[in-house]
Amino acid sequence: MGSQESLAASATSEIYTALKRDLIGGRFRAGEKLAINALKQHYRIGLSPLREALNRLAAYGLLEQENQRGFRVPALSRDELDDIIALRQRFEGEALTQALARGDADWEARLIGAGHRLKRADETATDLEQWEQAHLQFHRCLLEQCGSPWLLRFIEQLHDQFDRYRRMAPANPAIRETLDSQHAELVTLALAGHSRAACDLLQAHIRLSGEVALGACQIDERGQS
Amino acid sequence: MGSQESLAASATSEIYTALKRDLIGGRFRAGEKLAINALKQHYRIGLSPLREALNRLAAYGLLEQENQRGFRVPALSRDELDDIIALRQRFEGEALTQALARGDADWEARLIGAGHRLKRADETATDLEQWEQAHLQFHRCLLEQCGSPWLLRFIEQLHDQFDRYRRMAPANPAIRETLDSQHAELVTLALAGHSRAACDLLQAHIRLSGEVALGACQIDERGQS
DNA sequence: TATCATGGAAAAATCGATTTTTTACTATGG
DNA sequence: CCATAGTAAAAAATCGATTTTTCCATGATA
Repeated sequence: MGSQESLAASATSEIYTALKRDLIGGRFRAGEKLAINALKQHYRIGLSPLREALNRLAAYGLLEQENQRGFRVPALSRDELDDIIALRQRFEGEALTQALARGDADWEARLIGAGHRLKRADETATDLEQWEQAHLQFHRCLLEQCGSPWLLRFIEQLHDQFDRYRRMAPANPAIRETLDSQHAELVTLALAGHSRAACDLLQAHIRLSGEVALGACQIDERGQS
Repeated sequence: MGSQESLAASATSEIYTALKRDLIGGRFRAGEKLAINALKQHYRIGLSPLREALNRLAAYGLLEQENQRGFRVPALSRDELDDIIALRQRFEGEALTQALARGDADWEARLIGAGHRLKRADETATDLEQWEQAHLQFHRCLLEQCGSPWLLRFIEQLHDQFDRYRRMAPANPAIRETLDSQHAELVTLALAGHSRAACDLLQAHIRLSGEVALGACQIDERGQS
């Protein structure tokens, strides 16, 4: 009752969600080979739904799959992160421009709401996963009006990839504060309809966030040597 | 899938390849619900590898999946095709510009080779699937030097989506001839290093190819009414 | 007539066991 | 000492059967 979408649960989709969360959240080491039996026990799930979820994640790019030799968590690489950052800047800049051109009053309201929830999550800082959720929703809300489902799909995918790096990286409270303030300013510029300025700020936001994420590569390199 | 390192065959990857080919090749009706048992028999494959392949294809966007109610071939829509075309133009234009800036002698040689193979396939026209393969390889070769693995991945994905429309659409020999000549000219411009002109031509090529693909939507709309 | 309940067939999802393939280890010959 | 063939253990992939859920025809009720 009351739920907008009846998300009929299934073992596969649940384990998919859980694994995705844990992969992005950094609960697996980069480059690690997944022991399927161990996963089966840890998540209390049967083999079939587990394997189906792993296949989905591999197709999505959060896992690598080699025929007959199972699944592996992708390594972190500086080059790949640079690629992801550059594409995020272009794609999200594009999407924001279009979103501003198409946004209506309802969207403005949702954006303010998402911005408010995020600010609250910044302040309370009690539950990390809750902040991550609010942050993701905010960035989604900002662009969802752009009118291009495929562009949004790619942006989401890149965002997930990016977050894997960011969440492996050490926290940087100084930069974090700037990033938080940028969120608020993004709302202001978006509502004012300053397309160009909003776009520039979003790209700066991604670049700065990339500075933090870069820390993940250094950790990874140390670990390899 | 983009990077398949292992050459070892597996039932899952084989059925994945076969299903992908048949989905893009239009051997399923748009909107059709897949009867898993029928697929099992038709492809002479067990249930587990089949389901794993279906999960991969759903994550890739060539199938839709609803919890507890199986898999469905996505409908064709004019809006989606417009989205795909617009993104292909932007992404591939971007990639071509970068490819030209980075291309070396070896790439030039490969491009000439791919162009030659495609021309031969145009002329002989004996085996449709063979031409499709040469065509795909040509477009891949044109952009592969761009240096952005993620951009290439998205381009490939959009190309597959696009081809599903194109191959459902009725053939248009007149336009086909123009498209073929554009391939040759793309090679010329690329080798000459005329970045801007090559980029414009590629975008025109995609737009014109889109005109053909549009025919699929009309067929689909007739079928629905 | 429209709505809602019901049961059984069909389909999807899941499980447990089996088969196949890889990996790690050991012994053997060059 | 290195290379390599053999083999046992482990892991991955696949199969066949079972369980769960949906779908749809039927009939009862207001």
